[in-house]
Amino acid sequence: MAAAGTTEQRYDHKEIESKWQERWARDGLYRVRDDDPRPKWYELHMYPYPSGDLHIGHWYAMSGADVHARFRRMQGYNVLHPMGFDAFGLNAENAAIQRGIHPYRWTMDNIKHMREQLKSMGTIYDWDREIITCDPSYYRWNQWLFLQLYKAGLAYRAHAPVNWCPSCVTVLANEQVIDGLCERCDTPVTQRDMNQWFFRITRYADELLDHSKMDWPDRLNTMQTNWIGRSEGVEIDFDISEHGLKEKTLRTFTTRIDTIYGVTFVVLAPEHPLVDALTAPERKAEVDAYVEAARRQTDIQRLSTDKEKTGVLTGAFCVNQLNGERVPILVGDYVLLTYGTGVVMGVPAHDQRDFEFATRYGLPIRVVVAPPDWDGGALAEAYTEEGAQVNSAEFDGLPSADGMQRIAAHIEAQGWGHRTVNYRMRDWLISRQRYWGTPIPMIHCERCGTVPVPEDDLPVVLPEDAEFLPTGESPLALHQGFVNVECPQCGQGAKRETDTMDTFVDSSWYFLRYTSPDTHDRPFDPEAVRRWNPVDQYTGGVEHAVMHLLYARFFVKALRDLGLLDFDEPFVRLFNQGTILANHQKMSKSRGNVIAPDSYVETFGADTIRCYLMFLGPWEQGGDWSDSGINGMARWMNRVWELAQRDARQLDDFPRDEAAVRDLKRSVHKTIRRVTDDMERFKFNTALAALMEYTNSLNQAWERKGIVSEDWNDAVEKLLLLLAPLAPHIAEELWERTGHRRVGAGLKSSTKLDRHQLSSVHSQSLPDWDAALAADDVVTLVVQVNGRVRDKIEVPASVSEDEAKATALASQRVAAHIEGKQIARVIYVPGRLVNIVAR
RNA sequence: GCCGAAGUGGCGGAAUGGUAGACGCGGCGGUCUCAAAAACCGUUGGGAGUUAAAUCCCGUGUCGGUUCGAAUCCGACCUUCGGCACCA
Repeated sequence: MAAAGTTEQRYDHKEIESKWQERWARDGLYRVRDDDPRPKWYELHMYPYPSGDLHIGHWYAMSGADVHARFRRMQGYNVLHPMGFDAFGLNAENAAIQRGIHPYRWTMDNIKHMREQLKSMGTIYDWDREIITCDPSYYRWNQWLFLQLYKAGLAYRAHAPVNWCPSCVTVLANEQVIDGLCERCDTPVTQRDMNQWFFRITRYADELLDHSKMDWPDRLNTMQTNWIGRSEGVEIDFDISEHGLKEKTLRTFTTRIDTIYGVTFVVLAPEHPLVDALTAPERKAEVDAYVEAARRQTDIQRLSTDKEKTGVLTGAFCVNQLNGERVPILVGDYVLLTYGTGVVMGVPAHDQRDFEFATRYGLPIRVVVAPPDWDGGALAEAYTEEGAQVNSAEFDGLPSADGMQRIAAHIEAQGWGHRTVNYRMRDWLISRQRYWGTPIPMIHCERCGTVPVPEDDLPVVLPEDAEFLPTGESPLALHQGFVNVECPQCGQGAKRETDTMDTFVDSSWYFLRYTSPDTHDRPFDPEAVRRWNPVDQYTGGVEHAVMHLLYARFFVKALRDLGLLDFDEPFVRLFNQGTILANHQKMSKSRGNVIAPDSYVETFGADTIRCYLMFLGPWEQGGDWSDSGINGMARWMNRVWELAQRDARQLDDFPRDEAAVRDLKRSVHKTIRRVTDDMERFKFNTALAALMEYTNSLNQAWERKGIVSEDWNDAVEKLLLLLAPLAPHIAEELWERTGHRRVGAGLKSSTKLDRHQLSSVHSQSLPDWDAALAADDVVTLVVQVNGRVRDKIEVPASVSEDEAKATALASQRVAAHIEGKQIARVIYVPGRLVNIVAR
């Protein structure tokens, strides 16, 4: 007995769902064949991290993707909709430290469990193509691809200040730092100087800005564009030869070269390599203290925009070569080493930060671009708009936009600098000081330097007997058997690289591996990739906008340039589904607010949960989880179950009535059209609403009589076909129960499917609609007077404009509202309304 | 601060220039039942009006505008969410 208030199932969902899941697997219904003659459709959903349990958010995301993939399949495509696991990552390693379970076992146990859960959803994944990234057969190709990128100069090692998460005890890519906090654990990130491996994604910055070859949401394109942050400007040298250093100039970057005559100081980033050399002996103590303090700050402290701009004088000077003026050099922490050249020319009159800085330290403020109606006096704040050049020697009087060009040309002619482009995006830092990731296949030899592991020696396998201690040291670095190695070049003792790769490397090409997961001699079979890629439809959460989606695009472009691929973009279409929240918060294990689907599946079955989730609202919207409406979906499933199994022969006792048949057909064809359009656009909520309306109208048609069994059975068949992508089990069971055991309906005979496969509802084609049959022959015309509804009249759909207007004007209800008024105009919208404008 | 999206009944939402509230939940009334649950039928934005109806008015965050007609387009503002943010 169900609990009070819970809808009782009229059918045994457990029995039919397990029956069909087993039979589909046995018949290989969802096995994807490369030799299928139908046009291909690659529909991919972002693979999950194997955290251990599928929560309701996974169901929401995966159900929508599965519905759409099934829909395409029934539209006649050979659909590849694969699934796998993003199996490397910190959780597994933390479990090892905390509970002594080896990351491999922890991960594989989770995968085993999650795979079963995914199967219980009734998805069409072809498990023969599953990918598990922590398997050496997968990650060896991470290593191989790394070596190709290294050979091409796209992977390099550099000593650089990097983001460090003290809690995860590893470095992070810029993309993984959110508001100065670690993306994973919200710990404030600090800076460290370390030798690290990078991928040269910046080489592709301009191409990554081009979204014209894809059909992506504008929002996504904007996010990537903002992230890349292209800005055009000029690099200009300031003369520091008076200090007698090896470096004779100090290079700065500016987007406002028109303000060059307004430079009254120059500021170095605290980490700038010339800080020490330029600092005068008497200033050393103060500068050292300042630099030290800056380095100790976290990013959030340092990058806080409302913090006062601080700095110290170095005692050194440089010369602005345009006017020969000597200006002081300072160190200030508002200057970032990682952007531009790490040196800023201070133009306080025309940059608000410089203005605040100059005001605080009493540095001169000289206007060189005049604001409109400027009286020549001091400014209250920086003027950052365009204007006329003043105090700018021979450029005086020019509009600053022209000044910009002329001054840049002058500087280039003099050899003091050149026009250039800067990007906010940095190279992708892929080193991680952790165990559970792909070992970077490099060896450090004292004699030969950094030497790649020969391709024949791949994979570099993670040692199984590593020790997981809560010390923060990488288990690989402590593992002597792993570290000590012969140099492949000179044969002498050498040290293995102990950093592992960011897991985003794995996901940057997994969509290639799905096409040929068993290929052993290369990362993917070029033929298979050519057949399936690029991905036609990618779905997943928007949180990957500037990480995974940018990295994968970079990979494809780099592999293309290596001759491994012949297309430019990995994902042609992209759709971001929304997130299911729990009490307005993102669901996560650490918050402890994860909603498990298990008990709902137990009570209502997978079909009902899938449909309920899809019915909540538009798929892109997500929303707060509530189970308050789930009974309604269960109730509807029961109604479908009952309705599809009625014995239609009793209808034959009544005479066939053409009007009733026509109305039923109209309902059938309108529904096919609506559901098809909605599914196409991921509007599963309105597709379901259309199906619900359809079952309501089928009920009415049954009550009304006048249709015969043939009409009814045809209408029910259409219902099952349209329902199949959403509720695959019940649709299949009812398909069988309504006598559809025949072979081959709607499938081309050349496909190599056996009779079990062909008899499945999921092997049928979606029905087509007939516009003539879907058309109304009577329409309701709304009659308005001055825009307010006053009457509704039924007219034939073929009504002419004159007839419609005449009928509207003849309405009694209208008469009362136009009495004593002049009719100024009558507006007619065909098939919809007549609006009488009366004054 | 800049850029973008959103704001509609008690609730999830539908309608993207033409009947606001499709579809569903919940509520209310009824049928069945000893009773309940389930199921089924009816009803359900607010107000005025009437024995009952007809009918009328108000209503899509706020205020204005464009239009014969605005949830929808435009302007300003408020709120929420997302992105970027000392990027020179």
